[in-house]
Formats: sequence, structure tokens, C-alpha cells
Amino acid sequence: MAQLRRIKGFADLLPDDCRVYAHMEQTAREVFTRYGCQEIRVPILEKTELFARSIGDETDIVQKEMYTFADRKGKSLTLRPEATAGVLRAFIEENLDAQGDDAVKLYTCGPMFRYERPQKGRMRQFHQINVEAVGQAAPQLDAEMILMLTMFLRQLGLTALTLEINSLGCPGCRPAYQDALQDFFKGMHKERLCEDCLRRKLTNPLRVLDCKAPGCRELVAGAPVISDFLCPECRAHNDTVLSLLDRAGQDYMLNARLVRGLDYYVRTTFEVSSRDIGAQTAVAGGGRYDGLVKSLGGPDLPGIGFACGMERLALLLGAKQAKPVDFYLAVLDPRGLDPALLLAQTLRRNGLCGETALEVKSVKSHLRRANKLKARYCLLLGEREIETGNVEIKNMLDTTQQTIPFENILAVLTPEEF
RNA sequence: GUGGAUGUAGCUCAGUUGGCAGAGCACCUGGUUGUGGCCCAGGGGGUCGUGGGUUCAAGCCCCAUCAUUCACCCCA
Repeated sequence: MAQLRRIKGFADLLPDDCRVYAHMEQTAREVFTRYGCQEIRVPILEKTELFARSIGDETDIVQKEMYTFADRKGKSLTLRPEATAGVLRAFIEENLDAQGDDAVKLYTCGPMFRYERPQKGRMRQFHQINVEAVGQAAPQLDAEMILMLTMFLRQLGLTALTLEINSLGCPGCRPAYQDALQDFFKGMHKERLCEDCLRRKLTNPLRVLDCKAPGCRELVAGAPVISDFLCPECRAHNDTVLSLLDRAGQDYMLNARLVRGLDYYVRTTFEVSSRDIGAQTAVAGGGRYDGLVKSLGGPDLPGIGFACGMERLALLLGAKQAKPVDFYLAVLDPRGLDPALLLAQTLRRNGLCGETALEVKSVKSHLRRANKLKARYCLLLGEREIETGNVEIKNMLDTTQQTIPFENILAVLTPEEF
């Protein structure tokens, strides 16, 4: 019989992995809370239309990467490929703007799904930590979100990262830039632009800027830059954001070719990347999406958000050690099994952390196990102890050892001691 | 969707011109009548991804297939 295996691009996160993921989530929670963010959890399954409308029909995500299927009544549903659409849907549906706040800041984390070929740092099911801030168009919010992201990453101990920033303009000024780009690419011969870009220059000329083909990069170097086309409002917005980052001591690089893959971004876009995790370098990315909430049927509110890829952060973080435990209870005589379990229960009721042996073994083998668990104390319960009503307590760190009456254990093993 | 690489013990991997299936780590036991880590000795574990083919003989050569992985693409 063939063994059942996990499906392609879906990973089991084992205990060693989960410690790292829990650490990321805990750090995010702690840092984001300082900024007034609150947690929200939304379904991972939504109507297909939600993603098609928000992410953009022309994007690769919608065209070929979504897990879409019909439910039992024929409704088209999709496993979320990103979090923003679902969070904003909830924001609208639950009237979260009715609180009278300047901006509603929400974070969430969980699995996302994209049907792509897996490779290093790219899974079909992957995990993101996501933040959305809705209700404010002020550039100060852009700066705050970027600073919050970098504080989070620094708190995780990650420093060898690059922050890149760009402005994509707004519906007012971007068309002029797109026209200029199209003009620029119009005369380009097939030998110079790659196949994809020949198509892109008509459908979404901004994407050509992001192409990694050597020929295209060469060409793009001479292409018009968005900053020359920004309207006065976008320019002022961008200047304020950059100035605030400067004054906050935040390093960054301007990247006029930074174009994000989702259609809804306007003005500020940003990306954090690493060279140390393979070909997929982006660890976090986001931008402003004024207009998106309205286009999803909500009030006309501006917003900005970002996502962090947890798999990619995990590649940078490395393994996290298992925590030591307080005790391990070794049983050397069958009559000790019941008392051991009850004793362990008492210790745990008092806040201690540890395990009890479930079968009788040699002292040596018990101590080896205690050592492996990194137990601070190994309690021994054998024939001698049972007959005298004592327990032998061995301190695993300094190897000292004492015999004490069963009922006095808590006097020795107090939580304060740890 | 396209291209490359790799599938041998729980893990990481050796395996020569085709000739009895190996190491390190991990695990278990012992070295101490009831004392861990270090050290020493011993031990358990493998349909060599799967199915065909060539051969006296295949882990090794050929074909197919599945899986994994890296990259393109795209993105977190």
C-alpha cells in the first residue's frame, strides 16, 4: 500500500519549526501592540470574486495562482492568496470604521495559498503576518507603518536586510507616466525586450520595470522614472514619508523600479529583502491602497498595509532551542508509577513544568532522559524511597542530591527557585 | 507552465572498472547491585523511491514513472 504523503508545496511544521513561528507571532504581537494595532482573524476561504476584484484580474495571482473550486452548491470559492482582501472585507462588513478612530490598525497572521512551483522560500501554503491600517491618508501613517515593520524585524534580531521604497503615484498622475513608459518601450525591438515584457509593455508597462531579464534591465535603466511624473500632492506625500524616515534614523534605498504585484497599490510602496535566503528575496512588502476599500463596496477610506513572509523570516532566524524543564520524575519500582504521576500533578499544579516516567527503567536510562529533556531536577522514586516515604532529588546542574520526605517536596521545588 | 539536480538506515551522506549493504550522528544496552553529560564497548535497524529491461550477477548500465529540490516565472 502506498504511503500517504503530504501534498506538494504543503509543509508540516514540526515542533522545532513551531517554536520559531510562535516566536515570530509573539514578537509581532508585542511590537504591533505598541502602535495600537489590534488582532483580527478572518476566514481563509472567501468568495472568489473578492480576490478577483481587489488583487486585480490581470495579475498573475488571480490568473494562474489561486486555489479556486466550487463548493457543493456550485459557489466559486478561493483559498486566500493574501490577507488584505479578507481583512478589508471584514472591516467593511463589520463596520469597524464606526469607532471614530483616526485609523483602524489591524494585524493578523495565518496561512495563505498560491498554486506555484515550490522552491526555496516559496510554498503553496505559506504563512504571513499582515497589518492593515485603514482610515488615514496622512503620510505620517505611511512612515509609522514602515517604522513599525522595521522595528519588528529588528526586534527579531534581523539586521542584514534592505528596505526599498518607491512611490507609484495616484490615479491622477500615474497614467501620464504609463503613457511615457509605453512611448519609451514602443520602439524597442524584440531582441532587446524579453517575451513577457513585449506583452507587459501593453498590458501593464510598470511591470517591465521589475523584470529581471538582463536585456530588460539594461533598457529599463534608461526608462523614464516615476518621480519625474508625480503630481504635486503625491510628491509632497512622498517627501514627507522620506523625511520622517530620515529623521527617525531609518535607512532605506529609493528604488524607482519597485513595482508590487498587486494592482491596488498607490503612492507609497515598500519592500524588505534579504540576499541570504535564495532567489526569493522579499521578506516583507506592502504599500498604500487608497481606493481599495471603496472598490470593495465600503466607504471611501484610504489605507495602507504590509505582509511579512514567515517562511522567509524563518530561513533567517534559524532554529530555536527547546526550553529546559523543571523536573523529570524517574520511577525505579513498579509501585512508584502511581505516586509518581500524582506527585507530578501536584508539582504542575504549583506551576512547575516537567514529565514523569511512564515505565520502570534503570537509573542510568532515566537520568539520560532527564538530561535530554534538560530537566533541572531529576526526582527518583525507587524501592528505598517508597518504603521510607521519601523522594530522592538530584540537581542536574551541580549534581548534588538529597533525600527528602514525600510531602516536603514543594518546599524544595518552589516555582520561585526557577 | 519551462529547465537542471537528487532519491541508499530515523537524519546527513559514502558506495571504485557491475561482484556479499557502509560511515558519522541519533537511538538502545553495558562498562557502576540505584546515578546523566565526556569516554569506551556492544546492539537494533535498509523492499537501495517504484516498475520494467540488459547481464551469470545491478545500489551502480538502459527505459519509464513517482517524489523531492533548486532555478526561471511570480511574489511574502
